[in-house]
Amino acid sequence: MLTNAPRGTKDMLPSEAHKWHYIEEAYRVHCARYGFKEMRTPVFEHTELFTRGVGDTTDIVQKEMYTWTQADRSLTLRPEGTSPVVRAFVEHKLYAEPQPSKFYYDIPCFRYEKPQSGRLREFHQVGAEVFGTNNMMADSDVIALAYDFINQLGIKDIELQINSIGCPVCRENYKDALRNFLKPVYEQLCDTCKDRYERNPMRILDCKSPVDQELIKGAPTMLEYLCEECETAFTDLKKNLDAMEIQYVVNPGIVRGLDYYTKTAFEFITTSIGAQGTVCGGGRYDHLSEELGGPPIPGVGFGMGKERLLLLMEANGIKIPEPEGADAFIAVMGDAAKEFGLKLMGILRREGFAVEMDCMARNLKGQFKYADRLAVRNTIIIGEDELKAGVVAIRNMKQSEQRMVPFDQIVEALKK
RNA sequence: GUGGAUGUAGUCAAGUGGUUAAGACAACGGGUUGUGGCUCCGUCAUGCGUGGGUUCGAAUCCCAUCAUCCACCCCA
Repeated sequence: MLTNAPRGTKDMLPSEAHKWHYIEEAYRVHCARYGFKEMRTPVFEHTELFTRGVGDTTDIVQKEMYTWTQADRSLTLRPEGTSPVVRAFVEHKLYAEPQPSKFYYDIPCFRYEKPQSGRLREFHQVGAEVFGTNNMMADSDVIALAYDFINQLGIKDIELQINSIGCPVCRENYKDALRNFLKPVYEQLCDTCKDRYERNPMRILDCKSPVDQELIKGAPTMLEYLCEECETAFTDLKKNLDAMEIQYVVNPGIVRGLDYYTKTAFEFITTSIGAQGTVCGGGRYDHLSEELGGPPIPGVGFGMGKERLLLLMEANGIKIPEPEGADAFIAVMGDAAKEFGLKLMGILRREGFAVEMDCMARNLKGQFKYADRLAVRNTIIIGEDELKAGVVAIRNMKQSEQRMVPFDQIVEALKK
């Protein structure tokens, strides 16, 4: 037990670190290009932020939150990224800045779920949010950010699916219509769908049961029930995406699982990483701020799972560059040489070189073997003879070429 | 929460009741005291996830338990 990480968590080992650095750095640079600024919020928040924001009937709030009480305050490890950013935005009155506000983040999130491929209890996501405008320019901006990022990484087999889930008014009308449609066949629905019928009937639309898929045929879609405002918004969004040449398909089955979503809903979906194929999901949330007791501030954003992103890059055969070996390894023979080597290592490191020495008192052959394993570019050899002559031997490990270099020219020699 | 699969060294793995648990890779040491990647030699599980049980005898059979993986649900 003591030597096992808790279920659903993963250690990030040095052999994997460069992959994470790669996508994190790519995301930072990408967001800067689109005018998004980083926001960092605490790992935990007051529990109520999520019960109110995400919605207290959702699975996330009902059974997936890590919650504890300390000093009479109920606190929760954040299960998602949007509510905290909205909270911070309101708390620091950032609406006083030029609008809209555009944020990105790169965070761990926590949900108590049963782990499977692409789903962990501690998972990591990058995301982005735009606050302060109803205009579909914001929605298309956010979608473009995700779309271009995914493309830029070289990912191919993924599809952007969009939908509108309307505002609270037209959505309720639609849910009623959907229930009316399904009422005659209620008894034939699968057990989970019977459960969904009251709680979240829109979920029935993408049920995997073939029986249910038959029953659903001909059901009304959300898009037929949009009010004028939502209808116009969805049309605007599609126009913007078309203008930006972003490929998408409209899927009326896209339903977001968090209560705060309104109008725009979208997902980037793949079939090549197992059952958890939603790599990125997001949408608009026009009433979240008010729900949290803040001023009315519309917003739109997405979250993108880094673990899923890496799985997909792997599945697509995308090679992430391996880190390079050190510039130099200093191999020494004898105590005097070791002392000189230590001094030289300090000098070279201060010059900005990556330099290593053996820490296991290996003989020369062992030191070479080790240097080879580390894939260093050069090995600097120091022994009695070199010390006497005031030189070191520098061996280029890739080309197996070796030459003598005077002490005062070592730095120059390594720069080549 | 429900269902399915799997657990033998750092990794991949042979082994399905009978003497000291194959093999490969990795790691470490060495091939006569100053040169790596190739090659050769050596070392590396009183132990088969853990705890019980059956048996003269268990990695192999039974029970329990834990862990991992996959799927449902749900979501990133």
